[in-house]
Amino acid sequence: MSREPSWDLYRTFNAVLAEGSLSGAARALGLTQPSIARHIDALEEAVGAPLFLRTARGLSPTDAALELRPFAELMASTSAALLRTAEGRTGEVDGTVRISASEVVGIIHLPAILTRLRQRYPLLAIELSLSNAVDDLLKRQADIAIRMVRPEQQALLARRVGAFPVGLHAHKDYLARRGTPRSMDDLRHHDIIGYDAETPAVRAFAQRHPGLDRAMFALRVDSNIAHLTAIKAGFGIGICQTIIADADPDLVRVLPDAFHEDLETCVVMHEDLGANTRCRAVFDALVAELTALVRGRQG
Amino acid sequence: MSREPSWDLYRTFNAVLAEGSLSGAARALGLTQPSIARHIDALEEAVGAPLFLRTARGLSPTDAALELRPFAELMASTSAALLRTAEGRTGEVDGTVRISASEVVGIIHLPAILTRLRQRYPLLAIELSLSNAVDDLLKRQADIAIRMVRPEQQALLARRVGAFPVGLHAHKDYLARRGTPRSMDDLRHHDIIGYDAETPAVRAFAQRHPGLDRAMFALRVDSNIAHLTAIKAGFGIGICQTIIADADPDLVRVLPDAFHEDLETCVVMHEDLGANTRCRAVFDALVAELTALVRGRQG
DNA sequence: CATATGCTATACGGAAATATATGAGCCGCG
DNA sequence: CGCGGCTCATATATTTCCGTATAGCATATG
Repeated sequence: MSREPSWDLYRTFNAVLAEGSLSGAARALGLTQPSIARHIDALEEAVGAPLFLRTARGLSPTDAALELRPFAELMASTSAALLRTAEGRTGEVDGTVRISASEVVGIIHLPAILTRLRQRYPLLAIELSLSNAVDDLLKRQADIAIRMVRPEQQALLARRVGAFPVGLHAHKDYLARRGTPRSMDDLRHHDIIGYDAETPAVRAFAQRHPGLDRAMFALRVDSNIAHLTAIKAGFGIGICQTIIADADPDLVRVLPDAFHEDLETCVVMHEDLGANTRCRAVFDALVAELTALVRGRQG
Repeated sequence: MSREPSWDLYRTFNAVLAEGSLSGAARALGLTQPSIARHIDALEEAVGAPLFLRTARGLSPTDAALELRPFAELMASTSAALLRTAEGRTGEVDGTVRISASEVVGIIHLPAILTRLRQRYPLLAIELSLSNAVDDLLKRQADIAIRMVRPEQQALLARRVGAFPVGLHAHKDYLARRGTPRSMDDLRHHDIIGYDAETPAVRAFAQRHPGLDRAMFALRVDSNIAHLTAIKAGFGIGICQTIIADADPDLVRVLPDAFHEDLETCVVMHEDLGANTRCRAVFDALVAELTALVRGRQG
C-alpha cells in the first residue's frame, strides 16, 4: 500500500462537497482551482475510487464520496475543536466555548445566563448551536451540551440540574373564545398544536399520552419555539415549559393534573475538556444557573 | 486570525507524542528530523503555545500538548477509518474490517466464527482490538463492536444476540482437594479469583453480589482470560461463562443457584457504515453466529 | 578523560506543490 | 445568434517545503 495521503486532502474533499465545485472550494479555502483539482485527483488515487463526476457545472459526488463524507466531516469538526481548545490558554477564562442546546433552552433560558457569564468573563466568546441532535459532543461539534436525556456514554462528564416541568398551555383569549377543557377528552374539540415529524422522541411521547395523537393536531410543526409563539398568538392549546408560561401573564395552564411531564436536564461535557479552564468555568456556571432556574420554579 | 494550519501537522504532533523525539517521529513517518521540527514549530505558532520542552534526550510534552492530544488522536483514528472504508469498494466483500470485543469473546468465541467468515469471504481481512473500553466506535477505532452493555447512543446500529450466562466455576481437582462449597458463606474458606481495579463495572458487580468482596480475593487480576486459566489450573473458584466451562470436562460449576449472571450482548456498528457491503456482511454474520452460540447453549 | 551515540538546531540546494495565465466547454440571457 | 459568466483542464512561473549535510550539546561507556 502506498503511503497515507496528506490529511489536507480531506479538508479539500469537504470543501468540494460543501461548495459543489472545484473553484468554489478554492475560494472557500483560499487556494486556487488547479490546486483543488490536484488534491481531489490525489485523494481519488489514494482511495482507489472516483469521488466526483466532473461536469461543466461543477462536481457531483459519487456514492463512494458520500460514504466517506462523515469521516471527513468528523476530522473537520475535530480540528476545529482542537483549535478552540488551544485558544486562549492564559489561565484566564478567555477564548471560545461552543454550546449545543435545544432551541427552547437556547432562545428562552440561555440569553440571560450568557449575559451574566459574559459580564463575569469579558474575554469569553460563545458559540451557540441550537438543535435537537444529541451527538454533537462526540462529533466534537460542541464543547458543552445541554441535554434532555441522560447520556449513558462514558467519557462524558454529566451533571443533572433538575427537571423542567412541562404542561399544556393556551392564551387567555383563546380560552375565553373556546372555553377551558375539563378533561383530556375535551381536547378533541380544541385546536391542538402538535408535532410534525415522526421522530423516535415524538413516538415515545405519543405512547406516554395516548390522548394526544397526530390526527387531532390542528397545527403540526417541529420547532418548540413555533409552538410557543403559536400558543401566545392564541392559535390553540400546546405544550410548553411552565417556567416560560408563568412569565407571561396572558398564558394559562390547561389540565395541569391530567397532563404533566418533567424534562430531566443535564449539562454535559467531554471529559477531555475537564481540565480546560474556560470550558470548566462555563460548565460550572451553566450548572449553577440552570439549577437555580429549576429550583426557583419549585420554590 | 491566521489561516488554519495544515492538518498534516496534527499527524506529526501525534508521532512526536508517541515517539518522544523529533528523530523518532521522523523515522515513524518516513520523513526527516528537520521536517518534523518545522512541523512542530508551525503547530506551536498556530496554537500560540509551546507544545514541547526540547531537551537533548528528546521532547517532553507540555500541559497544552497533553490537552490537545485526544483531538489529534481522534483525527488519526478517523483518517484510518476513512481509508478502511474506502478500501475494496468492489461490491464484493473484501477489504478490512476492524472489530472491537472483550478479551473473552475475542479469544474464546470469535476464532471459530472468524474462521467460517474468512472461508466464506476469502478476500476479507479482519483486525481485532481486544479491550473492555466501550467507546471504540465513537472514536472510530473500530468498525464493529461486540458489547456487553446496551448502547444508548443514537447513530449506532445495535442488535441483541442474547445473553451469555456466567457462573462460578472450579477445576475438579481443586474441588477434590478443598471440597465443594454449599453456600455463598462457604466461599470465605475458599480461594477466590477476583478483580483488581476498582472500575465502575466492578463496583456495580460488587454491589450485586455482596457475598463477594475484594478482601476475600486470593488472586486479583483484571483479565478475564487470566481468570479462566487460573480456574483451569486449579487455583481456586472464579467466574467465567458457562458456555466456556461446559466445553471443558474438568471444570465444574459451583453454586449454580446462588450465583448467576447474564451478560446481555449486542453487536454494534456505526450507522454510517450500514451501507458498506463488507461491514454489513460481517455485522450480519456476527449477529447470526453469536445468536446461534447463545441459543445452542440454552437448547 | 576520551569516545560513541543519542538528540536538536541550522544552512542550503532541489523537488514538489502552489499560483498565474490561458484555453475550451456549457448555460442563460438579451 | 452572440455575449458574459460560470465551469474544468492544461501549461508555465514561482513559492514553499522537504531532504541532505553539518554543527552543537548532553549522556552513557570505557
